[in-house]
Amino acid sequence: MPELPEVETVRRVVEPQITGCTVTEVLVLHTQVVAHPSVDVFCEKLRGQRIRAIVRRGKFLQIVMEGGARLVLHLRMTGQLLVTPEEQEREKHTHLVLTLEDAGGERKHLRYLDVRRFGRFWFLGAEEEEAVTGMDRLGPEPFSPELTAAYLARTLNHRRIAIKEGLLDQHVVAGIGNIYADEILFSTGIHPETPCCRLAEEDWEKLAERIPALLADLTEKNAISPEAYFRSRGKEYRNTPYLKIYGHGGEACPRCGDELLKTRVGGRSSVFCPHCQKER
DNA sequence: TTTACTGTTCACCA
DNA sequence: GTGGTGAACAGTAA
Repeated sequence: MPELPEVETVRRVVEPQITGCTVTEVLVLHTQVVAHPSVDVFCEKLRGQRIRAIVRRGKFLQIVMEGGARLVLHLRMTGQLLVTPEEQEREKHTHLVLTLEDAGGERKHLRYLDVRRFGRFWFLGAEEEEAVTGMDRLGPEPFSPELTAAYLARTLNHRRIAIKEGLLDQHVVAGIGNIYADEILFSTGIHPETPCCRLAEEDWEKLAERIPALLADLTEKNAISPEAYFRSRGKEYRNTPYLKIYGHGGEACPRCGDELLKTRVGGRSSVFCPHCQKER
């Protein structure tokens, strides 16, 4: 489900509902979603922690506790976070349930649902290295001042891989996935298969400008009320009507009217406009 | 019955 | 070391 805009949307919806709550019980229904440490230690360390905030880094979410410990999670393809009443019947594909208690003693659940079970959780103590999660190797955030044309050029222009693969590489920029890579390349008029080493300075400049602009814009367009998020069970919050390219293969290009083509780049489905995004 | 799928990692080969 | 391909993870939906 989620790329940066969706993960950020989940963060914005869930954070105010769980901040200040204390974890009183931890239920792991499918042990495979707990990556670190062992399931027993995971549950034991999580119990009693008080939630201070949720912070996003790339596509990772970090539930930060008072005292600095962190519950890190990655939703991968189909993970969902849902805050529910304690007594609500458990949804299908629920793999982890945290019982939370707020300052007034009210209880609720923070549930993790994941149809395909690719998502993962890590519990990190305050002093524990985040290397175990892989977060330490992420490239800069799209909104970071580090993400400049010079950085992109320096990182990619000696490589022969397709620019789309470069954008999908989380060690280059954190947070771009298959859908937004296509949107970014359409927005900048760059063919997804262009080798990085053939891009010109102005391409890197366009990318450095469009990556944050597009991700910020589409994050805002994902905005959803907590009620609507809850009603859709944490699912339907991607505003697909705003996607210009993804899912529109075979349709007319919104810019020039030519037919949008669907191909595969680096094993991923890709849509582009052969007229607006010329091969080089 | 077959195929594709928003993510990531790893094995294998040229 | 670089790059390309495919598989693995697992379930659903078209």
